[in-house]
Amino acid sequence: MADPSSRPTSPRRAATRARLLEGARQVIAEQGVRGASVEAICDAAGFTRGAFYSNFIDRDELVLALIADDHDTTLTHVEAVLASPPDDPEAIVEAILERLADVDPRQRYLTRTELTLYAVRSDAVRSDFVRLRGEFRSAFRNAIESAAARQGIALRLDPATLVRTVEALHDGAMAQSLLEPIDLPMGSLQRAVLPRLFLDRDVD
Amino acid sequence: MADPSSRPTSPRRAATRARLLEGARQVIAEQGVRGASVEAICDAAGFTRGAFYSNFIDRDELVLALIADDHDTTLTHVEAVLASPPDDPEAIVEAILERLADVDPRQRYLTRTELTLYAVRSDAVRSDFVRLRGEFRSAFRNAIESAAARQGIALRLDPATLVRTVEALHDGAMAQSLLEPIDLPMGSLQRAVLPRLFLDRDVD
DNA sequence: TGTACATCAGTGAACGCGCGTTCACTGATGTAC
DNA sequence: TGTACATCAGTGAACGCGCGTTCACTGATGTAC
Repeated sequence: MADPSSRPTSPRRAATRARLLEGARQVIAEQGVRGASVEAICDAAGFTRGAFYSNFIDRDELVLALIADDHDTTLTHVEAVLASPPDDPEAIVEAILERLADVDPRQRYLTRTELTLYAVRSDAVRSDFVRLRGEFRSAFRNAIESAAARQGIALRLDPATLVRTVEALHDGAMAQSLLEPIDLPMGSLQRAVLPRLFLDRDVD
Repeated sequence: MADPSSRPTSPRRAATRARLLEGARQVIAEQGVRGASVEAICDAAGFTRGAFYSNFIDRDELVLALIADDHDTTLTHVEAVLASPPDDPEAIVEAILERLADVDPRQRYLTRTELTLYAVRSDAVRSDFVRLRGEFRSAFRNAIESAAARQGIALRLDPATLVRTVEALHDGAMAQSLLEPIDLPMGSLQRAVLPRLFLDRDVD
């Protein structure tokens, strides 16, 4: 009855939570955080609403769990790339972006953006959200920095700024590609611009 | 009773619509499109709900009106800058970004992003949304192109790509600055990166 | 390995609130003479 | 410029649905012997 997240987790419960989170991802992508009713999330996950309240206090707690879960997945992807990193810093960026966009770019963009808005609006959520994003950027930055050092390459921007720029450009470009998939195919803006950020002279 | 938007517009009605739109901007910024109840919008605007239904069919129609209204405002700002444009293409970009971020960057970012998500999700809205954004980018691009020609400057990126990049970078950077106002003060990422996109060699 | 019991996890009916939508109404604005 | 009437614009009460939340329950899972 009390805080469901403090209850011990059996494998069965873990599976239920995972299915509810996946249902929430789908519904939030299409309806937004505020438009995602508990009922719709449970329908998508194949449970009744009681199951929801057996696993989460309310929708806010589920959203926090979603943020943490997405971050874990993201870090896993980054680490998979870094396990056998390309030599070139630019190639590392491309490999990571490609890997992250792998599954369902549209759903990923929509939920990511919804969660970002949620964090911008809520002081309580923002600090956690920012901390997790910081971890991601650190991993990313270290990879670029050491690759640059190994290759003896001088970067046009300091690594921290470079990572922030890649992130900002990628997010903005995704939005444009989803709005205009013909005029701006997914990933094309990133491919056109990123080389200019890395190299000291023009390419091609 | 029929379509309220087809009724003739008296000055009084126009004022009421404008107040409802402004109320909607505030509420949507904090609650999202789906979380913005008609009741909350009317409260913010100082009307009862009946006034809403006297002016709009439903919330979707208000959101469409909001998109059109924001676009008009944006174009007005752009034209104000272009009336006496700075010589340098880069200075034009800075002037426009500065002017757009003028009023309330946080609310502007939140409503803009909400409307973008709304357009990504809805085929019907997307085409209108894309067309208006295209008009904005055209005005922007022409200004940069002619300034570059006047000054005899060769741009690192073709003007269309440059404008898209500025837009993407600005949107992404705004999100980061709203999440981490101390670590990344508003506008600092744009100022660090934009010169690299314009010039053929490193600055400073 | 089977039986009896305890606990757990999800079900689904029930309750009630918030809010979208309607509509008869009233005060405000416009018009004719 | 005033009066009488018509239309317009917004009010606020009423209705009903969707959905958040609770809770007594049942079948599933675990445990002791």
